[in-house]
Amino acid sequence: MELVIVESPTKAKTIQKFLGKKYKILSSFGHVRDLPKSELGVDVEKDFEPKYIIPTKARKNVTLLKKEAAKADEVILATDEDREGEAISWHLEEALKLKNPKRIVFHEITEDAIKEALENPRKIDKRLVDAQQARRILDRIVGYKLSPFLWKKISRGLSAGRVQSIAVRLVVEKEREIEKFKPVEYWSVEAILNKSGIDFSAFLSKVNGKSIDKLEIKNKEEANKILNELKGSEYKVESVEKKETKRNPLSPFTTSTLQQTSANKLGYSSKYTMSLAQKLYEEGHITYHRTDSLNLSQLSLNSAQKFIEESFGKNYYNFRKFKAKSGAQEAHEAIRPTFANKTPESLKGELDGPKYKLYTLIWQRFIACQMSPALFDSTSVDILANQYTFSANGQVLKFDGFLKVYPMKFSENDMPKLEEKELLSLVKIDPLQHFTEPPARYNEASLIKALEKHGIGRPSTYAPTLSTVQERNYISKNEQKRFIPSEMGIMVNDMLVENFPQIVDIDFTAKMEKELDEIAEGKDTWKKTIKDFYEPFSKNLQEKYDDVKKENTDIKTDKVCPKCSKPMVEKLGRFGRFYACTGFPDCKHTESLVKDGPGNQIIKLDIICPKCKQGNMVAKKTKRGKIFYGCDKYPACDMATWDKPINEFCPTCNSILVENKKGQVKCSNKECNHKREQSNADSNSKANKE
DNA sequence: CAGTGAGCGAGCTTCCGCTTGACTT
Repeated sequence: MELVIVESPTKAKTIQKFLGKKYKILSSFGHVRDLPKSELGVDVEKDFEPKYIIPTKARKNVTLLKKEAAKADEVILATDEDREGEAISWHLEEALKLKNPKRIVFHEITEDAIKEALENPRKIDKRLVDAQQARRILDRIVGYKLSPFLWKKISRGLSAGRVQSIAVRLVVEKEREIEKFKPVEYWSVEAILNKSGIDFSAFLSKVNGKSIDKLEIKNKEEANKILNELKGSEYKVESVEKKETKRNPLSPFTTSTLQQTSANKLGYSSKYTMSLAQKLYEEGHITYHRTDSLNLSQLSLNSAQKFIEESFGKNYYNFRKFKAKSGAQEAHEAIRPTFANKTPESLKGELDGPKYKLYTLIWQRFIACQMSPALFDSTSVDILANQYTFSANGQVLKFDGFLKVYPMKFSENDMPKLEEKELLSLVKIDPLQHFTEPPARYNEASLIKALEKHGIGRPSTYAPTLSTVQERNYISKNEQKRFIPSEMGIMVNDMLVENFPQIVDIDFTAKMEKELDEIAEGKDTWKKTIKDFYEPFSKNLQEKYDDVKKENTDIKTDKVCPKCSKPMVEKLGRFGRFYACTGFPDCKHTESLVKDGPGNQIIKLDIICPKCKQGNMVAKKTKRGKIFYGCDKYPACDMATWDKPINEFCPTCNSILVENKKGQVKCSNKECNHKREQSNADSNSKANKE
């Protein structure tokens, strides 16, 4: 019997089916050894010797693998073909005390790929393993040296790391951009023109043949001046350009793009998306869901072709190959349905709502990526009026192509048939006022996109990283689910940026990756790389321990402790600011503190609590981050509601009225069915937005 | 998405990356 070890138990099951009884396939469940959690685990005095242990969670499985390895004629290590996978194989060799294990790799879970891999075994690539060790040890040193610095200089329990600190930095810097932003006024001029009874819109685009800048018309006076000069002018078609334009489908999903699209189209968090994908993977509906690869197996391409040609016709099929961005490790395929012909429809009975929706997204994206482009007839027209040129664009869908299965937004505006030198009649001309918009705050999707763009983090860590920085209360989501930094997040970030600029540099990871590549290519050793990093880092750290003063986050107040009469101060804790007695630790009295504005978790509503008539209603978050509304005298008063209270009372039972997410106003009393008719414009427009 | 909330300072915390269940109601 031959023992094959892979990383994922689901993968083991699948492969077992292909290989039959001669082989026994087991899984490592990821890494089997790691640095200890309770200490640095790297001997910086002794050439950075790492101390690897088998974590308690992995112990049981390692024992089992050891037993099976002893029984087997041969052990074949089939972990993923990337840095981490190579390291897992090496750790397995060490932990199981294997002698000359075979190492095989495959990138797709098909019978042919696996059988071919079995025929081409190699040895463990120690250089690749060393690149992983360098990565692991560097991350450990950064995390376990910087975090204690923060404990000393700010407060206990804080953390810093190569990845999480950049996530926080991006959010803090975005907030600063928004704070700094001043809207700029500008104007555009729109002409509605008519040709044989058909109206169409054209915008001012050139003056004396020269394109105008978006911000060129600065105010109403300038816009009116243009309008005056256009009075009585004729509008003559100067040029008509017709061409066919194409729109190509997007690439199949990687973890990052799946998380982004699922957030944007379905509103799911990256964590939830991953848990749904995990189930779809385990149930055999999709390929592995933690990947940065865009590769598709030949088998899947063939079946996509067959499906597309049979369902829509040959003209809808278009073979495409996608290339992953540089730096991708490509140990797996892209995320795709296991069987192209299993349409979402055909699985509707089997999959529950959210799983069905996510599967639909994955299936559509995969099928679409092998389909023809959508074709549009586009027309662009220039119209001359005195020294001014107006431009109009029309676009009509001619062939839907991939849009048949992957719907995407596009605007269609038809244009009347126009000929050069033709005169048009002016219906009306309007100056339009605009203001430049501040940059948008990050949401989960755009933050993951930004991290990935800089090569920071991996498919398996995007979702957990977002959880970590929120658990530390460095950043949190506002009501629009967009990230805002907390006071603590800003303080920690600023301290890191000021004192450890090289480490929290956005490009630090990219530079590290280059050095890891050199180790993998045998051009450098991991020990030298780590030494070159550690020496200046540790020197700087020592200096900063001496130079940087401890942050004093306390603010004096006039409040007096009701228990011991000592003065109270405002302190900054993990959950934001609170009042605390200066008699601590003898007197542990605290009071909650309500503050408005971004960065604070609690937002005051200016509504007296309808239950105790004493406290104020405030917006709060559950431990899971869901917003609810409660009394700020909690726990003395337990008033709480999911819907947002408004300062009005029910005409039927006099309970407080609440506004739900759809903008409907109703009575908070569940026994009372009072609902307000949707008459006022405000609640209507809100409802439309949802 | 099933999960409406109280300590947060100090009692020793912390990293990234690879895998899954994990708990209670």
